[in-house]
Amino acid sequence: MVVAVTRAEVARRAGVSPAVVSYVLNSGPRPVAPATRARVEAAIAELGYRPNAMARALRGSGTRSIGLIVPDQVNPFFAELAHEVEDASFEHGYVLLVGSATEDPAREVSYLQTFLDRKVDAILLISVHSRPDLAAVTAAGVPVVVLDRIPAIDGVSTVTVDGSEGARTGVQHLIGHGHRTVACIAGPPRLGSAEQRLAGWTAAVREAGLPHGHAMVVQEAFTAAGGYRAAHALLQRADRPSAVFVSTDVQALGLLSACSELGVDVPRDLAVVSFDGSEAGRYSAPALTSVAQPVEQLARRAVAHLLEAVRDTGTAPAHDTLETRLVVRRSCGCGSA
Amino acid sequence: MVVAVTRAEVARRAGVSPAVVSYVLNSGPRPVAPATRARVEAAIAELGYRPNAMARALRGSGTRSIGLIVPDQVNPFFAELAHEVEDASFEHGYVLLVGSATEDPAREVSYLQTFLDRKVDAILLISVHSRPDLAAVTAAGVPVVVLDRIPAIDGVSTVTVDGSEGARTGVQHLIGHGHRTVACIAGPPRLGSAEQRLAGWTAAVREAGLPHGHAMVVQEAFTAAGGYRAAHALLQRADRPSAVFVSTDVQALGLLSACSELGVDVPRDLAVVSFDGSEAGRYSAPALTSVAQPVEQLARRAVAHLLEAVRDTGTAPAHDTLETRLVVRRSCGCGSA
DNA sequence: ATGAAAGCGCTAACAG
DNA sequence: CTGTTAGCGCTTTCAT
Repeated sequence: MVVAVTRAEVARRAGVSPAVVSYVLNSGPRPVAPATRARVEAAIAELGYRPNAMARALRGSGTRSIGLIVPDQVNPFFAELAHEVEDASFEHGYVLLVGSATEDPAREVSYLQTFLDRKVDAILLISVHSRPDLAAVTAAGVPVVVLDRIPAIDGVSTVTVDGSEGARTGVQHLIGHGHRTVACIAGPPRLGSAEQRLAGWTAAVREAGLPHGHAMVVQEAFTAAGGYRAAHALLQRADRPSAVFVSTDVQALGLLSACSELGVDVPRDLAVVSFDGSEAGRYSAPALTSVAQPVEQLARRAVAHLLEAVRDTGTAPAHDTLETRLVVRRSCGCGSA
Repeated sequence: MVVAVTRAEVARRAGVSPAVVSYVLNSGPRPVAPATRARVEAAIAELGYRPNAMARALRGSGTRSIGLIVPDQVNPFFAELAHEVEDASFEHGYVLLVGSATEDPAREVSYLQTFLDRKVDAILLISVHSRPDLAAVTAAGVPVVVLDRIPAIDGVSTVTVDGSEGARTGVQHLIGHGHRTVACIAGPPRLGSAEQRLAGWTAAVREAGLPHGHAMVVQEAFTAAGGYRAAHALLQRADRPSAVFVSTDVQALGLLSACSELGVDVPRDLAVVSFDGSEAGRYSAPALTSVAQPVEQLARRAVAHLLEAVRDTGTAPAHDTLETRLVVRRSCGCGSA
């Protein structure tokens, strides 16, 4: 049967008016006599009636959907984050429209617009831009939360981690192992999260009186391939560092791969601490010591802010900064000394 | 401005009727005089008008959305597949509603229903079930393509890979290296893709006259943790195999991790061939030799079938079976002999 | 406690 | 070539 059952048919079958079916479905806004309610429920069950979400949305009750934009689906950290967002949304009865910007600003804008056109109730953005253009979104009155990459933007809520402090802690851990040359594999320029982590590295090495010039940092994309290339650049040097801080787990995976090929033993020949704390780093060889972001909390906070803003249109933008936690595994040299 | 511009306002501003605005927007069904068209377009631009997708959908022109259900967002193979699906959809102007079933059949059903309620134009299902319940979907007349996990189901289109043949090739490669005991890390029982790959392993070892009893196979979840556990089970044995075929890359990652901890050198002490050919296996240490699925093609075919079925409601279900390709890297022992 | 009816924004059939 | 109008399925006032 390709033609859907409508509320009118349910009403006819139950011998009531269409309005009553609505009252039953939404438990309001008007009360319904128990006997009537039972008849309606029976009719709904018999007919297999399902309310049309489009019609509901058009009438103005919201779509119960959230638009999520990620820069890169395949990066394990974003995959985990997206998964947690999905989980939190599902629990609240929201469905996710997902767009991958593939690190392309124009595609991000395109998704933003599509989501608006489709009347999502809220938008969760992990932006590719350092300063995303949210004019259209805020003009439409749609709540946004910018997640992970940008510390604080006026007018919209943000949920981030203190990447600078986290990176600093990670680098200090390496220094605590006695390393005197701690290089840094950084991310692309003008990316909030990348800059923060680089700043954390800089602070730590500077405080320790260690070299922190340009020669010690390699900027590369937040991908395994990027980490792989960076590793080659770093390991080919005459003054090869004894330790390296890597800005993302996925880059560290690429670095590990390069080390394995080059016969560089991690952690013996090169100690590694990375950033993200994704599951992928748990099963690498060796397992990554990593500055873990609280992925689940990040997601839950973001979704919570979003839904709160959906309810209370007047909510002031919130700026959450969550704590990272150093997860010590093998790549830093702990437990293998 | 929180109140959206409607087509009526555009019409008023352009001094035409609402219908004409529609004709301009949709380039039909009636022609519009160039001068009028220009006025309408100007009004649209000035007002920043965007058609309401909900209203459009309610009127019956489709939602231009596809529902995608994946078993596990975080598995790199599904992440890549989802990404390719997203890419193909984006190109066609479709947006993706994504649900992760988290390997839970009930959740899969729930998403199926939600997507139907939300009037997606088509559904792309990578099922957790061996025989998913698609009655509601086909009853609603919504095109479905079942991807990856199930070889062929009546009434709905499927796009798969020949997992059995692929696995067989992978195992034969291991045997070609001279291994006489090739174990198998299999997937959960009753899962189409898992069974296929197990069958391929069985065929190859049997043909070679090698042991293929229960003792040679360990069934585990399609996760890194599953592979890790399986590795422990396998490596603790007195008659440790010299090679292993692993049913998914993500399990192989777990196995590699266990090997690294246990001091088992891959490929010297244990040769490994896995299945999927995901990017993750390219950057593992050592890089995985893997039976690669044509991820992009899989996704594009699936989306193509879907959109074709959206256009032509009468399309007969298609059953595509694509070829795998053995990608030789380091874990099998090639190039390190 | 229930029914009738307006209207969300849009498309398309029907008139001009 | 363009204007008028009837719904799509639903929620919600306003009556009863």
